[in-house]
Amino acid sequence: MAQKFYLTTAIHYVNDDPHIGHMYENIVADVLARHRRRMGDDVWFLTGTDEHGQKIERSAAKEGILPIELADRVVKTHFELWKTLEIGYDDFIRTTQVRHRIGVLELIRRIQERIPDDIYLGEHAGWYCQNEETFIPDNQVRDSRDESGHPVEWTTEKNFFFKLSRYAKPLLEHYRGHPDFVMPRTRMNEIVSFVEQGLKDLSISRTSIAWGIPWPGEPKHVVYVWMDALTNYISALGFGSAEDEKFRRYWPADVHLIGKDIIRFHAVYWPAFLLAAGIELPKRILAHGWWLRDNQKISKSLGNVVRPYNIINDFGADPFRYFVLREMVFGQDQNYSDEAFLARYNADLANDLGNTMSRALKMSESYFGGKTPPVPCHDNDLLRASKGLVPEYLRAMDEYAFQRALDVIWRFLVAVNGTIVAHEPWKHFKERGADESLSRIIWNCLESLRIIWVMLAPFMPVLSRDALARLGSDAEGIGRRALEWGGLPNNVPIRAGAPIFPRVEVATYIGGTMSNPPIETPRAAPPDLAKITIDQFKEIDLRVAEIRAAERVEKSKKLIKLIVFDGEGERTLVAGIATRYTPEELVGRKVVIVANLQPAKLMGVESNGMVLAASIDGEPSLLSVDAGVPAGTKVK
RNA sequence: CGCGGGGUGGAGCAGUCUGGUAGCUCGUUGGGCUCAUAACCCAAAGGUCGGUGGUUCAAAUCCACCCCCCGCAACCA
Repeated sequence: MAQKFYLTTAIHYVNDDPHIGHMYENIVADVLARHRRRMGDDVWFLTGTDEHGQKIERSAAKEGILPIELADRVVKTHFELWKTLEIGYDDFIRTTQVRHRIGVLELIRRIQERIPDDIYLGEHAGWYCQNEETFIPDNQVRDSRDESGHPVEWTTEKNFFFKLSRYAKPLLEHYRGHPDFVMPRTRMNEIVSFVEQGLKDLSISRTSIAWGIPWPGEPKHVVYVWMDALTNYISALGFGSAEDEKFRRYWPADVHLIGKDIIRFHAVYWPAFLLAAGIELPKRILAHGWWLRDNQKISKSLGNVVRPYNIINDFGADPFRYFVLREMVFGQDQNYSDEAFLARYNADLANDLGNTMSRALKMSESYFGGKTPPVPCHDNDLLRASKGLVPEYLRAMDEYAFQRALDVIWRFLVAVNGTIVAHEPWKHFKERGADESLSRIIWNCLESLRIIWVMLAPFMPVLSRDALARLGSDAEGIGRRALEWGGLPNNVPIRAGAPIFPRVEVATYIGGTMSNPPIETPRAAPPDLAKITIDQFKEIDLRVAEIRAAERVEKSKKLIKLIVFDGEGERTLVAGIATRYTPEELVGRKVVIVANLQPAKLMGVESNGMVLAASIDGEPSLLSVDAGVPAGTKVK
């Protein structure tokens, strides 16, 4: 029986259409799946969508539809895109499906059954916003308000917790025993140091959200994010149901392909859940980098989300697939631009690959009557090149070094072009006709191109079928054996046809249908500050204060904690002026403060007021008053 | 001492785990070829591989320290 290979992508959240990051992830997974499949593995390739949670609940409510209606609508664009991009997944899971719910409930049940106190009812504390009916992450709370200005309150909620703290040790042991658990290696180090700092228990249910899987026996709670989403990898295989042959066949996953931003969840939480439930751990977490735009992270708020639909529509899936895999060093971040795509398209696909196809096919067509040459060759430079390059290509594929794999293929292509020029077949034909020696030369070139297209098949599945057909080769035969020299038949019809990759003039294309223009600097013009009334100004309590003590806030770069005397008493306030001032030189100085600001915590220190300073490119310069002015004097 | 990534010819990037003549694409210059999509081939110019020190017969690669850039976290009260 063939070796099984279970491969998953992260499930993509249906709050928006997929962007280049999602596309890349699914393309990588598809390339890997196609490669393993043709190497003989029994591949199961899963992708899907994450459809629960607050964002969906809320967006749906805004539109006046049910969450599931919203999910149904968005998931369609996912389906269409994956079809367009030739993503040949075996299964697509939606977290709203019954099979998923069954899997999640079973996972919880097993944990509770094995180690009853691994899941317990506890208190979750955090900033709660009434308007949003949700907890707001600490970092989005400022001045007791959330990002949209709604007031928040420190609130506690009864939640179910998972005893993650218990699993730090077993996880570390697992990492030690499996140094390749997280790839690339540098990511593994991150995880180890994170776990070594100790783990906090994890809140795994919410009562403030309704759109989710109801907690067993506690319908007020729904299962919260990770306990829900991660379980897709086994629920899709029928885990927890009577029909769980796939689970028994394919689990544990051979590769969980994910973005580097969710490594922690996959390398810490997920294995901890599985350990608790007594289920085998996945073999590998494979993390890719991010596509950037102008060296910045892609984000909705920056408005620089890349969705290169024009490129895909104009050039087809294959060139795009080639581009993303050739351009990005797997694991690292990479800039996206249409120009870079066109540069690759013209240089690699049109000039090298396409043009080499054209010249070799046209020669064979005109010298050998539209057929492959009659005599093969089993001793020549290209054959020797293939013997070295094909194993190198396979090694790169095994190491997920797709960029290198493609680079190897292109080295082969350069060799083919070199051979053509070296032998000058057009001269040979004029001088000696289509003799046996010419047959060998052309056959070598075509045979090399055949192997090249076999190697390219996982990357460009559609065009490789066409190209192999043009070469007179069996388009279906792209398995392991097809990588060996000598597969091209003699005297079979070929077809040069129109160029596979017609050159596209960059200036013309960019001027015309550029799909991802560089973003305008997002800096909005400074708003016209509305004029305020004198009364409004009077609301601000400005006074002179004397600095009595000053010290740097621990671990902080910019903050200094000040004890000032405001005329009535001493108060503590924090100022972001450490880049310019030392605590020593501040003591005894008189400054102007805003005395009636709401208190706020900065790096754990409560600040009651604000020191006024002029700011020159972020560098503060304190406002001061003449030495004779007593502390407490009003400023107006 | 917060965490992480990066600094390699004019531009964009490999190579660093596993030390052994510094490589690719684009661009520039000169030549060749006319089978091919003005494509292709050859050659040249262009690099103190961020800095300093160390290990070594040998360092872009290993070690130590430092500088700069970018994310995240955060700290403009």
